[in-house]
Amino acid sequence: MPQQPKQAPTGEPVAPLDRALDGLIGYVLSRVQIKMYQNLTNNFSEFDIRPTQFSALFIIHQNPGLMQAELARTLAIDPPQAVVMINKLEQQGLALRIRCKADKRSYGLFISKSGEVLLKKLEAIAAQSDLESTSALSADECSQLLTILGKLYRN
Amino acid sequence: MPQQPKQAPTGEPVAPLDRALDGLIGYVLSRVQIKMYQNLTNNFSEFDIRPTQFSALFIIHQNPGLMQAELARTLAIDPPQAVVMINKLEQQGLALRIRCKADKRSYGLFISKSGEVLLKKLEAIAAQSDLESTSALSADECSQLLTILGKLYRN
DNA sequence: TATTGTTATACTCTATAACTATA
DNA sequence: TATAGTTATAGAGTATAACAATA
Repeated sequence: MPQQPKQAPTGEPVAPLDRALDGLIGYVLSRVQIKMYQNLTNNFSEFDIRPTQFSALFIIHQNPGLMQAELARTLAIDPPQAVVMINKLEQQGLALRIRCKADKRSYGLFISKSGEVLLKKLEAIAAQSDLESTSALSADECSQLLTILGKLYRN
Repeated sequence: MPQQPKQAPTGEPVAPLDRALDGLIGYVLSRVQIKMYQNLTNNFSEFDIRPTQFSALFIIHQNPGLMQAELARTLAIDPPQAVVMINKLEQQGLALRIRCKADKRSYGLFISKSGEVLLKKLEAIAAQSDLESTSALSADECSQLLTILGKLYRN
């Protein structure tokens, strides 16, 4: 007790201890997501940027003038989280809030010049990181995967 | 400013604001994972159990006597997190630690009788939740997805 | 009265260092 | 000295209620 051999001579596990969960798509998906997220985080490490902040910057760039509430909804985060994130992006000089003249309660979100410069770099890194993480797949499998994940998201 | 129409007459967004990120497998995967995780959490709501605790219970059941460090490695969590989780499973009477005679530093982890009873229910719920979340896919697409995710995990 | 953004707060999750008891 | 487990702690991430300004 432990009743089971834990290590093969090579130091590799004899069999994954969670093999019996391999039939659950949710479980397997989650395992892969953790790996890819960590890989991207590592690839971003020279910048003070996390994957969600990258997504936020990207979405602001694609949708100049959008409101905080829209950004929050798109990223599936709560409005208070959006406030904190945008504060940070603003402090870093990457994005800015501009008060909306028509509805003075709200702000339009915009990317700054230096935000655009950084975003270009981050986009290249993210694309590269995606390639790294999916190097075991053929081009065909990649597009199959994107199609299937698209269906799952639209549900 | 906002410079862009935000709502279609139905209340649905004109186009997803993150459409341009749809080519990044990591991003799309993460979106889907969030949905499936939330769905499973909701389906577990009548029990005081989270998806990770379910996985832990499942793995303990499949590998009776395994050590905490092995469980932590399998779940990709740090040893201190494993301690907290196992404490909770023990307090709930679902799992137990038994000191290893050969190496008195370590424990073997075991599932209890009532843990087994609960696990059976949770397995059924998890399988059902997986089906719900993947109802948009054909059987063929489900197996394609599992194959591809398997490759990504093994990398 | 409802909505946008904000603050405060709390709870979970994650990560690290330092400790204990064994080896 | 090294390892298994533990404690303490701090930092992210997440979620909720309550508030100010505006509609």
